[in-house]
Amino acid sequence: MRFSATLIPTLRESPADAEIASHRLLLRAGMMRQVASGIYNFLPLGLISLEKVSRIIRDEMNRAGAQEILMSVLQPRELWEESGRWEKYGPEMMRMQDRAGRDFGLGPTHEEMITDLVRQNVTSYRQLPLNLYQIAVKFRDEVRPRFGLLRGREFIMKDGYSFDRDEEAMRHSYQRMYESYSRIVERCGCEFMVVEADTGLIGGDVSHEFSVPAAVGEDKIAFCRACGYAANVERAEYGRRPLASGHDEPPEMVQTPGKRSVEEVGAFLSVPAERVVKCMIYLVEDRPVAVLVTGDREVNETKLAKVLGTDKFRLFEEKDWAAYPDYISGYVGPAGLKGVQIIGDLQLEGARDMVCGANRKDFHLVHVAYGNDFQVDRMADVSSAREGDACPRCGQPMSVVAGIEVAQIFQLRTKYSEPMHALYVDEHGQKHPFMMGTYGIGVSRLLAAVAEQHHDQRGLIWPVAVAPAHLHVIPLNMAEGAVRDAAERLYQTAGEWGLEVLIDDRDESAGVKFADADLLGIPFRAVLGKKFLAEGLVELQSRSGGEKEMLPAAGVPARVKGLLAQDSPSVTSTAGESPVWE
RNA sequence: CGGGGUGUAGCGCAGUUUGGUUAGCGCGCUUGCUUUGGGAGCAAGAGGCCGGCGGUUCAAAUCCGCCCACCCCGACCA
Repeated sequence: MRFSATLIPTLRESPADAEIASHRLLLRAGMMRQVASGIYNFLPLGLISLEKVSRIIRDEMNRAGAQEILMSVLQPRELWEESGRWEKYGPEMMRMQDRAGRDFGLGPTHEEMITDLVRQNVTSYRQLPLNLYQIAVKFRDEVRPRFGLLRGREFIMKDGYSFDRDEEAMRHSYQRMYESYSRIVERCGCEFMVVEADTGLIGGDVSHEFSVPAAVGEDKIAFCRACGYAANVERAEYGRRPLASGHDEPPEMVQTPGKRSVEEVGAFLSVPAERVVKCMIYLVEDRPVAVLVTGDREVNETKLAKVLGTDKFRLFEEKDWAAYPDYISGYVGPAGLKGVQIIGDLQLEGARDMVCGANRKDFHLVHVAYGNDFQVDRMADVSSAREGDACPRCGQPMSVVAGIEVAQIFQLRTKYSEPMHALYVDEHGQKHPFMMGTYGIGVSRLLAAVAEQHHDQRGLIWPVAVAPAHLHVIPLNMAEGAVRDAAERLYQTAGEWGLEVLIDDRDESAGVKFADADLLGIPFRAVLGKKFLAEGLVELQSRSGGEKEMLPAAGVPARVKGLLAQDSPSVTSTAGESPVWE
C-alpha cells in the first residue's frame, strides 16, 4: 500500500464532536468518517481492520462447524408479526414501505428470518445440528447513538443461530460458541470477561456477555476475584449483610415536613440511608405495585421485570399519583399500605428499627420492623449489586467495573421455533420445534473496543491481528535518491516475504510522517534517514514501545516476520482452511 | 422524549453581547523556490447560500420566531 495513492485523510486536530479515544482516533487516523449520528463510512484502512476482525470471526466460526450465509436486510412485516415483534420491537426498528405500500423492517437482528429459512428447508433430525451465521449490516434506531462505533444506528454485526433437536444438543452448541467467541475476542487482542447476562424475557436461564473492560463502557460488571463469579449488574446477585442492629421500640409517627427523599428524611432524622425503607410505586399493567429497598440502594428494574414476569411497567408518574390519591408521593410506606402488592428486597429480611413513610403528608414512621409493623407479599432480589458487595458464591467482596459488551450469546430454546412453527421430524415420526441458540458479535463495535484498549496520547497502537498493515516503511527524505530507492526495495521485498506493508512515499517532512505513523498505529516501523545514508542502516521500531534497533535493510523483513510471530502467535490465520464438519 | 451546548472555508476556532465598509485567524489545499530525523521557511494564490426558512431594519453572521443537524447529560430513586 502506498500512502500517496491511498485515501488516508489524517487529521491534525481532533474533530470537536468526538469525545472518546476510539472515536477520535479512528477519525483522526483517516479510517472512517461520520455520515450522520451513529452512521459511519469506512475508509480504506478502516475497512482493512474491520475485515480482519471479520476474518477472525469467520475462521473461528468455520472451525466450529458453522456455515456462513447472507440474509436480506429488508424483512417483511408479516414475518415479524409471527413472532409478535413487529409491535414489540417498537421505534428501535427502522421501517420503510415499498412502492406498493408493503411494510418492511430494516433488520436489527434476524431470528425471524433464519427461523423462516430453516423451517422451509430443514425438516428432519438427520439435518441437525445446524449452525448458520452471517456478517452483515444491521440497523437499530437507538434512543441515543453515541461514542462513535460503540453505539451506532447502522453497524456491522456477526449474528449466528444454532438449531438442535433437544436441550442437551443445544447446550453443546452453546458451549461451542462460548469457546469460539472467547477465542475471537482474544485473537482481536482484547482483554475481556465472560459474564452472566440477563436474558430479558426471552426465557431460558442462560446467556453470557463478552465484555471488554473500558471506562467508556456502558455496562457495569460485578465480579469476584476470589472465585471468578462475574455478571452484569443487571443480573448479578449479591449476599446481603445484616443491617446494624437498632433499638426495639414501638413504632412512632414523627413529623417530617417537606422531607421527601431518603436523603432529606435521613438527614432530618439523623438516620443512615440504609435504615430508611425506600418505597417505590410502580404501575404494572394498570395495577400499582410497591417495591421496597433500603435507602442506600436502587431498584434494579431488570431484576424486577423478572420477578413481575412482565416488562410492561413503569414508575408512578404525576397522573398516576393523581389517580391513586391514597398514595402520597414522598410519604408512602409499607406499613398500612393497602390495595397493592408489596415486593421487598432481600435486604429487608429481618430489618428492624427502620424509617418509612407514614402514608400521610409530612409524616414518617420510625422504629418499624419487618414482620411486626409491615409485611411484604414477596421477598425477592430486586436491587443492584455494587462495589464491595459480597459474592453470591463465595462471600468475598466483589468489584464493579465498566465494560463494553462486544458479544452476547443466548440459549433461545423454542422462543421462535414454537410460535413460528419451525418443526423437525424425529426418528419416530414425531414433530418437535427446533431448540435454538442465538449468538451475536458487534464487529464494528469490537474494532472500536480494540482501539479503546490500545492507544496512547499520540494515536492508535493496533494489535497485529487487526492492524491495517504489519510494517510501516518511512523514507524520511524523498529527495535523496538512495533513501527512496532503498525504501522501495524494502517495500518490495517485505511484500514478497508476505508482510503487509504501508510505505509513506509522500514528499512530506519527517515530522509529518512520524506524527501520522503514530496516529495510524501500524505495529512496526522501519525508518530510513540520515543513518541509512551514512551507514546503510534502517531503524526498526515497534509502535507499542521498546528499543529501536538498527539493521541493514535486507534484514528487515525476516526480523519483522520473527517479531510478528512472537508478538501474536494467533496472527497465523487458518482462514481458507476447509471448515471442520462433524 | 426532557435538559444543556454547538452550527461561520476541508479541520480547529474568533467575530454575535452593543446590527454598520470587502467576514477574520491557525492548520490544511494550489503554484514557485528553499528545506528534509518529530506536525519546515519565504512568496504568491484559491476556497464562505455565516445550518435552513421567515420576520424586524435603510442595513442582519449579529436582533426576533419557527425548523433542522450534531454533541453531551438524563430518560428509575419517593
